Formats: sequence, C-alpha cells, structure tokens
Amino acid sequence: MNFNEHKPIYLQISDSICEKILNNEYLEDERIPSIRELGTMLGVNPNTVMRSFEYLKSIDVIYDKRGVGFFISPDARRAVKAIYKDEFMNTELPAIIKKIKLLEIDINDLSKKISRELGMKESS
Amino acid sequence: MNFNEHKPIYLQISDSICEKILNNEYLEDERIPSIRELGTMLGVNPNTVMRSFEYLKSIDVIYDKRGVGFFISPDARRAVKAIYKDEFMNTELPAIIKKIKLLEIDINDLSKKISRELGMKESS
Amino acid sequence: MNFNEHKPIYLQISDSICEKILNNEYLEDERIPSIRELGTMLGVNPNTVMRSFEYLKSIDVIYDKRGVGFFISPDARRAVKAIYKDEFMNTELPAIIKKIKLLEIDINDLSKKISRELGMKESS
Amino acid sequence: MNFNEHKPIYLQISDSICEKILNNEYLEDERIPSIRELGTMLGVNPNTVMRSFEYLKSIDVIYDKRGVGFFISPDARRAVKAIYKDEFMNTELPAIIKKIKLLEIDINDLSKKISRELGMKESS
DNA sequence: GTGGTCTAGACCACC
DNA sequence: GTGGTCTAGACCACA
Repeated sequence: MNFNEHKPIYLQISDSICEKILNNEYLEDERIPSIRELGTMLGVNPNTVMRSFEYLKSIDVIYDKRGVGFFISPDARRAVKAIYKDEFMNTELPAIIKKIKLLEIDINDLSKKISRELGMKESS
Repeated sequence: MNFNEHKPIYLQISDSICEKILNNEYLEDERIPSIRELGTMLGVNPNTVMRSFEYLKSIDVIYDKRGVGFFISPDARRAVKAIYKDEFMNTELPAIIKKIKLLEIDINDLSKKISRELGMKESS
Repeated sequence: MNFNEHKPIYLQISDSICEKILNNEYLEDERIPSIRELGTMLGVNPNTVMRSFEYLKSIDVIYDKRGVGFFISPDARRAVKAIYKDEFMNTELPAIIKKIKLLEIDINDLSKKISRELGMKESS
Repeated sequence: MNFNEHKPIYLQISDSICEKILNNEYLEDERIPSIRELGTMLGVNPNTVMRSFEYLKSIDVIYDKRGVGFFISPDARRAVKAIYKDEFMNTELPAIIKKIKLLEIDINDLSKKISRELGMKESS
C-alpha cells in the first residue's frame, strides 16, 4: 500500500477499509484481518492499525468480538455510503463549484471529461 | 473566518488571498493588509499570517516593499490561476472521479446540479 | 444474554449465576448446566464458561463432582450475599454518594424513586 | 493522583477532568494544562494524557486551539452533567435497585446513611 | 491467538 | 511552545 505523505496513515487505512466495503470486497459480518496481521501486511506498526480500527469502531463501521477479532458491522455499507455521500455533497461539492467558478472552467467540458473517464475505468 | 479543522491555518489564509486575486478583489500592485492588521482581523497569531505571506512570496504571488507592506505581484492572477488549475486537474479531479464511481453518483444529475448552482451564484 | 462492554464476560457469567443463587433459582447442591451447555446457550466459548466456573469454585460458591458436573455449594447463598453486601457497602456505596453530590441529585427524590421501583418489581 | 488498578489510566484522567468541571474548578473556555505538563504532573506518559484529551474532545468537553493548547468547551459543564446523569439514571440506578432487592437491603436505612454522609461531607 | 494499555522516545508541522 | 503521528516494544487480560 502506498501512503500519501500528508494524510495520517491511520486514516488512510480507515479509508481503504471503507472503500473495500463500498466495493463489496468486505461483506457485512465478515472478519477483517487482525491488527497484527494487517500491521505486517502494510508494513506498519500495530498501534497505527489499532488507531484505525478504533476510529472505524467509533463510527460503527466495524465491531469487535473480544478475543476473536474485528468484523464489518451489519449495515456498514449503507452507513459508509451515507457518510461519504454527505461529505461529498456538503463539503466537497461546494468547494468544487467554487473552484469551477473561480477558474472559469467550462462545466460541459468537465462533464464530458468525467464521463469519458468513468467509461474507461468501467471497461477496464 | 472559519478555519477548516485539518488544513494549516496559514495555508487557508493564503488560499483566501489567492481567491481574492482570482475574483479581482485584489488587483495587481495593490497593497494588502499588514501582518498585524490581518492577524487581528482573523483572530490569529501574527506569526501565522507572516508564514502565509512568506509562502505567497515564495511562489511569487506577492512581493514586499520593506517598511511599506506587501503587494500583489504583477501577473499574480495568471500565475495563481495556473497553479490552481493544475492542481484541480491533476489531483482533485481524479479524486472526484474516484468518489463518483465509488458512490455511484449519476454524472448527469451532478452536472445539472452544478450548472444550476453556477447560474444562481452568477446572478447573485 | 447481553454482555456489558467493559466487564470481562467470564465475570458477567459468574454474576448471573450468583444472582440466580440469591434469587433462589439455583438451590444448594443443585446441579448447574455443564460448561458446554452454558457455552452454547450464551453463545460463548466454553473456555470462557470454564473460567467462570473456576472463579466460582475458587470462592467456594460451586463445587464439582468429577465426571458429573458442577453443583451449588451448601451455604453458597449466605456466602454470596456476604461478598456482595461487602462490596456494595465498601465500594459501590461511596461511589454512589460521590455521584449524588457531584450531580446534585436530591436524595429524597431518589429514595422515593427507588421505593417505587422496588414496590413495582415485587408485585410483578 | 492515585490510579485505580482495573480502569484504564486515560479514562481516569478524563473522569478527573470532568469532575473538576462539575466542581467548577475548571471554568468554560479556561485553558487546561498541556499534554506534557499534565503528563509530568501525573507521572504518566504524554501519550496517555493525549488519549484522554482525544476522548474528551470527541465528546465535545474540550476543544483545542492549534499550537496553543486545550480549553474547556463552552457548555461543557451542562454536557458533562447530562452525560453523567444519564448514565447514572439509566445504567447505575437500575443496577443499584437490583442489588438492593437481591441483598434485601432496607431502603430507609440506606437513605439515612447516605443523607448522613452527604451532611458530613458538605460540612467538611 | 485476540485486542487493550502503557511507556519511551523520536520526528513533524504548526502557532 | 503546542499538539499529532508513528515506531518499538513490553505487558496484560481475555477468549
């Protein structure tokens, strides 16, 4: 896994798990790798992974069975999607719109470009 | 001014100045408020403002006349626009596209929504 | 059975057995369910139940006949009551008093509320 | 500070801060000691203190000014009181009532004892 | 085996 | 100076 420089690793780990949930790579009630496993897999200290899990637990995306491990919460996909969508709509989208205005970008060009990208990625 | 939680304050100050330049609120060779003025206006430590100005100076958006103050560089608007556009296209846009895919957002709906917003804002 | 988050499961199992003893649901020299039975009943690893039984045995609340099962000790009710009362008076009560002070709760209201609850529960 | 053996230190630190708020020893918008200060004061690793502060921040009892320190949130006292009272009423009180029934404790005796304690402590 | 807590110490960005 | 992140490693209780 390649970590972005300026974002805390533990949040990047959380994000990657959320994305796996959105992509149905992790299903609800499925066990995820243990803290130590994931730590060695990612070349990261177990404490860092734990912080990630703590965060995800605090927003009810995962739960733990004591002595067994962490599991994807039932309803996690819907919850993650809601959180992400909410943030996109209320925070990112206004920022995007502001930039489009500020930079005098043509929305039609942009829209076409995005559609093309989506098409490409879906067919790949 | 409301500062975002996760972005350094000095960068947010820089951004707001750049936005003013793009909006033609600050014109080239116009003097901007002094470090102390801006510090008290924003409720921020002058050191933080200073850092902001240092940054803007380093990317040639402002220049200083010693003992007089800081001024918008000639050509600043073009330069800022280039920097912002570059970042938008190469960093933000790919992230946006990824999210659109992940969240299964309809690009046509989105495009319409943005157009409507742009229309509204321009008429305001 | 709903387990509390922060208390070891094996102690919660022990507690529930002690409560049954205090309620005369388990009588002295009565056999209690086997480790495996209880494990499946509670959805818990047999090791955890075992640990519970070990603990109860160590404080002489149950005894085992090898090859037969675990049984409530003679005099268990008296012993459990003494242990619980001691803990209530010396540990819990001071904590309760501290909270009442801190939260500025009216002791008369509280006392009435408790009396009412006791009345209700006894009549049910 | 004497730490209880079986409760995480970081939660005990949080509790002690909440109690100071309830007792008006910390007032709203007052700065609390820095992580490092409190760490040395309590003979505890700064990381442990930070964990405490993270928790308190997550429940909006404190807030931070970047580069300056942590401060008691406006409205913290009311919020803490609500949290504590809620837990007392919904979790602790039912447990107390259960024990009183189970141990056949006389509610009147208990009430008198508590009143006496409250009287003593208030006059001390 | 699992997670949870804690320490020591380092390094960083920021104010 | 402040908080924030991360590592390394230890120890513990629990399942």
